[in-house]
Amino acid sequence: MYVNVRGPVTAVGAIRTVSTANGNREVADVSVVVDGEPTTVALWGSWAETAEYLEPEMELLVTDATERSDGGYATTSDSTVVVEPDFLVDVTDVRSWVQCPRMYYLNKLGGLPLKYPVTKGTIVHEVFGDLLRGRDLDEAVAERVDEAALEIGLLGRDRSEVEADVRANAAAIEGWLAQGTLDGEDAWRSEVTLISETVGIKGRADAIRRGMPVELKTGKNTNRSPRFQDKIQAASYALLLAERGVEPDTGTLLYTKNTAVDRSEFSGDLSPAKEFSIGPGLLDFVVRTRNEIAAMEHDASVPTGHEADAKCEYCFEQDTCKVVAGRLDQESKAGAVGSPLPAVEREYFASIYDAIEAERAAIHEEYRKLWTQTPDERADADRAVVDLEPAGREELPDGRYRLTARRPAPVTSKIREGDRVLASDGDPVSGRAEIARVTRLDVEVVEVTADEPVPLRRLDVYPSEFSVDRMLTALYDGLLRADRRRKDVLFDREDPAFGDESVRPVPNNEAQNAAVERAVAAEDFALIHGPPGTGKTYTIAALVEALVDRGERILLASFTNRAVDNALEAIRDRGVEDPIRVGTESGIRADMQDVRLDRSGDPAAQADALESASVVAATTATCGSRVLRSQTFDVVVVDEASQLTEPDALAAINRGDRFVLVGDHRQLPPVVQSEGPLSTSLFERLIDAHPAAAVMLDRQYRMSQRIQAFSSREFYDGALRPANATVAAQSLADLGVDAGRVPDGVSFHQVTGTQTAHTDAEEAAYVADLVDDYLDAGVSPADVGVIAPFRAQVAEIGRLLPSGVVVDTVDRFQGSSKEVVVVSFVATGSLDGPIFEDARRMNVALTRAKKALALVGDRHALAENDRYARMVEWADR
DNA sequence: TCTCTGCGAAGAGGA
Repeated sequence: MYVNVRGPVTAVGAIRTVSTANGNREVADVSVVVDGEPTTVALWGSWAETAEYLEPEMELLVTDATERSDGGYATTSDSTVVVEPDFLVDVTDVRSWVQCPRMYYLNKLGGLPLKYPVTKGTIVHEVFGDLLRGRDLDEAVAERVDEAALEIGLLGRDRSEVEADVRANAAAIEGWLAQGTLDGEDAWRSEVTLISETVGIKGRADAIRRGMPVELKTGKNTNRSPRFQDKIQAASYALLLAERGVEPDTGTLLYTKNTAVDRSEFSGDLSPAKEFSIGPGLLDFVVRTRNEIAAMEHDASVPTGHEADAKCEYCFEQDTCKVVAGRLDQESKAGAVGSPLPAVEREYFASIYDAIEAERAAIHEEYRKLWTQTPDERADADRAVVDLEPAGREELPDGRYRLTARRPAPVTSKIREGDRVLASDGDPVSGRAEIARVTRLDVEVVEVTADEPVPLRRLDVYPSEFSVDRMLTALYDGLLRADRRRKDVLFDREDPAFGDESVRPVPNNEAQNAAVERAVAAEDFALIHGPPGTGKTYTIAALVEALVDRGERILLASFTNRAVDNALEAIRDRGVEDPIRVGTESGIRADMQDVRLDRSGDPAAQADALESASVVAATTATCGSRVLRSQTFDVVVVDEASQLTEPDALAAINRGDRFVLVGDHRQLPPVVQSEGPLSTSLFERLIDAHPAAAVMLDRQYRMSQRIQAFSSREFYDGALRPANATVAAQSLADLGVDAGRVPDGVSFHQVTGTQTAHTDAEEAAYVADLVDDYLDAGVSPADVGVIAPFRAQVAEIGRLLPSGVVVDTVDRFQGSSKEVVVVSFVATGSLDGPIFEDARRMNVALTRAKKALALVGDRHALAENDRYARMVEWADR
C-alpha cells in the first residue's frame, strides 16, 4: 500500500551512500511533521539530491511512499518528491533555469524585451495556432502581422519584410502538418492551459497532437536532436498531461527556421521536426529542476549560476548578468562589473523584492483553491460561477470563439464583465480550461470569448501573476536603469529642486494655481495633495495644458482605466490636441476610443503616432509594458497616486525626467495581500519626507459645510474648507424636493441589526426603506448612492432597491459622489475586523455626499472605537 | 479577515 506523505520539514540529513542488494545507492533522511506527528522519510536514488537544497520549514510532498516497519516512510520507484508543492513554477521558468539559473532570475527581473525575434516568435506562434484551427496561411500571416503593427513599427521594420519572414517559418509548419495528416487521424489541440495540483507546475503548451506535446521554436537547430532546454520544456508539458491520465512517451520540437535558412551555408540536420522519447527519468528530472526553483524562491534567494554547468562565455545575457551582479552585489558565475549600489538602495531592492514575492505566494494560494475547494465552495467564496448550461458556440472572424451559457440561478461573484477568467467544462484543473474574456454577464446569460471552444459550464477568477511580474520589472528599471539624480531624491539624499516659474493662472482658486505653478517649476518632482471634491482632475488638466504649452511631452498615468479616462476627458475639454490613449479596447471608455492607439495598421504610422504624441495616457500597468518601456517623457503625471504601491508608481515615473504625484494619503491605500513595504504608497512616503514639495488643495466643491466638517477635522487638521458660500450652504431643498419629509444634512439611524457573515438583513431593509423615502420625496434615483463595507451587504441591499440607485463598496465609490448618500455600517455587536480599522476607508465613505448623508448602524457597536464614537456624536448633533 | 484593478501571450541568438 503506497501513501502520500506531506508536511513541513524539521531536519534534513546528509546524503549517504548505502550498499544494497541492487548495488550502491544514495539516500537522505528527512524529518517531517505529518498530521502533527513527527516522522522521517528516506529519499532514495536521484531523489536523495533533494537534500542539497531542502531546508527546515519547507513543505515536502512524497507521493507513493511506502511505510517502513519503524513507522517512517521511504520513496518507492513510483514516488515523486515535491518541494513546496503550493509554489507554482511556470514551464518557461523550468526551461530558462535549465539553461542557467541566472537567466531565470534575469528574465524575471527584466521581463521580455522589445526585440524583433520576440515579436516575430509571437506572430509565428499565432499563425501556428491558426493553421491548426484550419485557417488559410496567407490570411493568417497577413492578419497576425497586421495585429503586431505597432511593435513592428517601433522596431523599425516594415510589413512586407516581416510577412516574408513569418511565411518562411510558417512553411515548415505547413509542410509538417501536411505530412502529419496523411494518416488522417491526427487529433490536434492548440494552446492548452495546464495546471498540476501535485507537482506545482503550470504552463501553456503550444499544441498537443495525439496526446503528445508539440513545442514550436522559431529559431534554427541543425543538430539531429532538440536542444536540452527545449526537451525539458516539452517534457514539462508531458508531465502535466500524464497527470490527466495519458502518459506521453514522445515529444516533438518544431524548429521552423530550419527550412528558411540558406541551405548552402549550413550543414547538419535541417529537418524542422525533431522527436525525442520521454521516459520516467526525464520526467523526474523536470520535477527535480522545478524543486530547485521552488526551494530557491522559498526564501527569495538569488541564483549564482553555479547551480548549473552553463558556459557563460557563449551567453548573450552575459553583460547584463555581470552588471546586475555588480550593482546588487551578488555572486555570479559570469563575474561582476561595476560598483555596488549604496546599501540603502540594495536594502530597498531586497525588501520590495521580498514583498512582491510574498504577493506572488498569495496568488499561488488562489490557484491552489481551484482544486482544494469544491465548486460550491468556490461559488460561495464568490470566486466562481458554476452550474452553467452551455448554450452556444460561434466562430468569430479572427478564428476565436464566442461561447454562451445559461445561468440557472442568479448568484454574486467577483467576476465582472471585461474580466479575464478561466472558462472550463466544470473542472478547471484536470478538465478542459481556457483563459477567456467575459463579454456579457447577465442574470440569465454568460458570454465569453476564447481562443479555443470549451463546453462552458464554469467560470473561475483567474489568478494572474501579471501584476507582480510588472512590479518586478519596475523595481529593476527604477534601481538599475534610473539616473543618479532620480535616486538621490527618491532615497532622500537630496531635496527636490524647484525652478522659478510662473504660469498663466487658469484654475479656480489659489491652491490649485499654486499646485500647477509648483508642479511646472519642479525639477525633480512635485506632490499635489487633493482631499475629496477639491478638483484634482481639473488641476491635472490645467497642469498638463501648461506643460504642453511649454513644449513638453507628458505621460499621464493612473491605476484604474476609469481614472485615466476621466483625466483624459478633462484634458481634451481644455483643448489639448491629439492625446494618445494606450491600453486594451475593453478597458477604455467608449468616448475615448477615438484616441486609442491601435496596435494594428501601418507599422510606421502607428509607431509615429505614439512617438510624436505630446500627451500619452495609460494605466500604470500599461506603463510597464514592452511598448511603453521604449518611450521617454519629460514629465509623468500620476493620478490616484496614494493608491499605488511603490513599484506600481515606479512603473510610471521610470518613463520620465520629472514627475508629479496627485493623490490623498488620507483616502484608500494600495490593495495588497500582506502588510509590509507595499502597503505604503510612494506618495505618502514622499509627502512625509518632503512636505515642502507638496501643495494641498484646500477648497472643496462637493459637500455642504455640515457634511465636510467631520472629515476636515479628523483627517485634514481642519484645513479643508468649502470653496464658496453656495457649496457650504447647499441642501436638499436646492434639488426641488420635499425636504421636510426626509433627513437633510447629516443624520444617524439606529438599527440594532442581525449581523451574519458580513451582511445584516435588518439593516439592509432599513436602508432600502430610507432610500425609498428619499425617492418619494422627489430625489432622482441617479442622485442617490448607497455604500457598504462588504460586497455581501452590497448584494443584499442591491436586491431590495429599484434600479438606478448605485450600491457599492467603499473602495469602488472612491472618486465619485452623489447628492444623497446612505452608508450601511454592518457593525452590529462589535467593530472587529480590518475593514473598520483603517479609518481612511471611513473618510472615503463620509465624503461622497453633497447634500444629505444618512448613516445607518448600531451606535453601541460603533462607540467601541473613539473615532467612530466621535462620528456618531457629529451625526447626532 | 476584508477591500480589489490591472494585463493578450509569446523567446531568438552560439560553440
